[in-house]
Amino acid sequence: MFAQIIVDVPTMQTNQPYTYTIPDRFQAMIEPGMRVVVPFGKGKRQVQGFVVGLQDDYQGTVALKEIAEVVDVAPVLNAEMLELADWVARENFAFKISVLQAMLPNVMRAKYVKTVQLQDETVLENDAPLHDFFTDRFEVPLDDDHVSPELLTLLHKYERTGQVSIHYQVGNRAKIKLVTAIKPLLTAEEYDAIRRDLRPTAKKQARLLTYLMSAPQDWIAQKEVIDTTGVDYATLKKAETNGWLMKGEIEQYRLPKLTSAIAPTESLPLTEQQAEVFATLSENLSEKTSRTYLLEGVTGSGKTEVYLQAMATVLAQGQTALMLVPEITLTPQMVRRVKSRFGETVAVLHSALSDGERYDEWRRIERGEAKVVVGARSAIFAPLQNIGLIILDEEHDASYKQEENPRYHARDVALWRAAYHRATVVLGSATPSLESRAHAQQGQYTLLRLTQRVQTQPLPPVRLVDMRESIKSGSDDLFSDELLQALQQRLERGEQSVLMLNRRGYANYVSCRDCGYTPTCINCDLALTMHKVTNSLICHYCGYQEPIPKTCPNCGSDRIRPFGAGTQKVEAMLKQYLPAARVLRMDQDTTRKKGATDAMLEAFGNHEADILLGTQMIAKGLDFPNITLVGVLNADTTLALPDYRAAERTFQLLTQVSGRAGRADKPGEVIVQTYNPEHYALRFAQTHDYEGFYQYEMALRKEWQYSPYYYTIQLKILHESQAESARVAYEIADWLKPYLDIKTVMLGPSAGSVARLNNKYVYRIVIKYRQSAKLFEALDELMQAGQRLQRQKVTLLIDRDPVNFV
DNA sequence: AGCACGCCGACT
DNA sequence: GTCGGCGTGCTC
Repeated sequence: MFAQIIVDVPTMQTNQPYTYTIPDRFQAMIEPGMRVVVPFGKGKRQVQGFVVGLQDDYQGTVALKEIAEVVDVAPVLNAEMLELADWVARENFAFKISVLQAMLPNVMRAKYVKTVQLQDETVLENDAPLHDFFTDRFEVPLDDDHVSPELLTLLHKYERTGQVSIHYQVGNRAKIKLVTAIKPLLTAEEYDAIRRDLRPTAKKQARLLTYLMSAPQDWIAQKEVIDTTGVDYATLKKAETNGWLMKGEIEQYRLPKLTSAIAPTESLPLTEQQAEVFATLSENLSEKTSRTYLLEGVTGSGKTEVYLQAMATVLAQGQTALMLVPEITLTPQMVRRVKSRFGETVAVLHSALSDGERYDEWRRIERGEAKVVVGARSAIFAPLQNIGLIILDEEHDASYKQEENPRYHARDVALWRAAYHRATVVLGSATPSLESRAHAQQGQYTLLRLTQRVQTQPLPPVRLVDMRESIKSGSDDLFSDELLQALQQRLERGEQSVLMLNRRGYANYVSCRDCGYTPTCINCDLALTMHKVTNSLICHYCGYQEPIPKTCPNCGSDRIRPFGAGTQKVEAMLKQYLPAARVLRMDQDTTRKKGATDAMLEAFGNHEADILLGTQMIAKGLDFPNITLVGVLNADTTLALPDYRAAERTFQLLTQVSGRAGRADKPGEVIVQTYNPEHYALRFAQTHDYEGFYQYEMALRKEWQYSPYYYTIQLKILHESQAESARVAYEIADWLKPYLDIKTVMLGPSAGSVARLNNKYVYRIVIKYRQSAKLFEALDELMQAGQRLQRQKVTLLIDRDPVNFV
């Protein structure tokens, strides 16, 4: 037998299965979807690979090598996943191996260790550097980055003469956590009899025997026995020697912990609209046909309850459900809500989990122990079987697109998997992406609407405050009088407020008031962002840091001052204006620690603060009855982003954050500070008019030939030298031109809006197209050529339907 | 990626 | 004539 194997070498030329012979000892057990270790290339190099197929004969002429090791006892990827991996790789110009790895938890990725072994000690006498390298050891780990090139050549030279040897090891980091466990061996009656015969002083043994009488005849973690009975280790040891029980090891899942216990909840009564939507979904769920619904529901309309009940329907049918939410929304509150409904059968996958926790949750799903999965983007690859329902909440959210290879979009993967399982897809949002809304228009998706909020509160009125006027009349550039008055009023009434600082695209940098100089990153052409806590300037792209200068490095003036504001500055100002207000600041700095977000939101829910101040992270999911005011400090900074979706983003953000106000019995109000009060994105957000925005924006997209009328592909060309980057970009553009049809538009090459990132100059080409066949062929060919480019230290990135143009 | 091969200029 | 730099091609 022979195996087709995708090897762990992410290059274009190795992006194909290689055939290996299967040694007899593996014949019976090997299956597609298993990980193996195979020799690859010259020397003793070994790499991890995935078996993607088996065959009985081999027609080719190459001398085949043998599989060295089989890593798994059972496949880690099933037929669905292998097929899906092929599709994702093809659609996104990614390597198959990268996709296969993206489907699995981090710990299942191979780790390679290179070691050098000394074969002949005499070489140490001739070469001092070699002597220093080995000191008194015979085997030394070799890390190419930490060894000088000279020493490396030396090692290779002696390898050829056989005096040293280089070994490759493929490590498996996926560790199952084992704990000591006991298993009762006798019947309840027998335990009872023994207990009666005990000396009266043997209290601990008696307690253990009582416990064992009612314990299940199965493995129980030793720690659990000790915790519940209070017996000690010695008693258990004695029990083992007495033959009352046996000891062994069982696997223990590393379950992510929540801060407090979860009380089970029942389905809530549905409103008329919710019930209608649910009925439509139920019909399709019982039919088990693949169909996509776009659920357009205003904030507070109870989308989540509809999701939960649809999930319950699917579970009752013996199927499984997958729910994706943006990472930022995957708060403990959210998790709690799902777990309280479905209990133990829920698995959670998100970035805050440790590698071990993530691996264990993955295996609970894989074994069929978890039937409901809630997770962020990569959870779309959860190994659920028999999927009945896939939900994408906040389907417009940009975080569903992975910004590194493989650059897949979770929405596309969801549709693929749903087709495979004949499952229902629900895309939910208050502000659907234009792409999805247009699909609904054309009938590819079925549009469902929730126009009313669950509580009878209408959507809050939104006031736009023109900051240009406000500044003229003497207020500062952070707080208008209107906003301060509104905050003051809430404070007096004992109500709560939420303040959002739209940090994205916002400039909190330092600049010289005399010459205008602004410190920028030495690696990237980005203005450095001020961080007051560390008293430094930080590049948000590459992490470069430097102290805040006291005088201008350009003209020497001491009038070098901060521009704009971060949450810290706003907090300080707020204390000044409203000394009585208790402010809770939520941003990256204060929520970094595990559980911090949870704790802060709980505190705010308990009214331990009057004002919640934060960045975008407060725009979503927050649901507190006492919030009656939402303030947006700088609504329109996202408008300035060099991205055709800038207006869409702004509209979505404002609509989301406005939805936080007045969710219970008290009416809410929203105040938005802006320098562009007449901009249509703000106007439509003001009237909560998604449909209006959709029509208006669609007309613009049509005129400018952008998505959803045209698809886009972005090519990025990166090189250390600007000239080289530009040269290659133009070369690629010229090469591509003959392949483009009349309806395909090529923009650029142009220098990226941030010309230099991480010391590399970026050029980009944007292609807008309607027909993809010829273009994709050309791009595939370009990928093949990408190999040569890489040797010239040119990086070529192909991003299909990019969500970000920075 | 990692390795070998082959071509070229510079040296023992 | 040989060493080692780099460009190119291949890995079952």
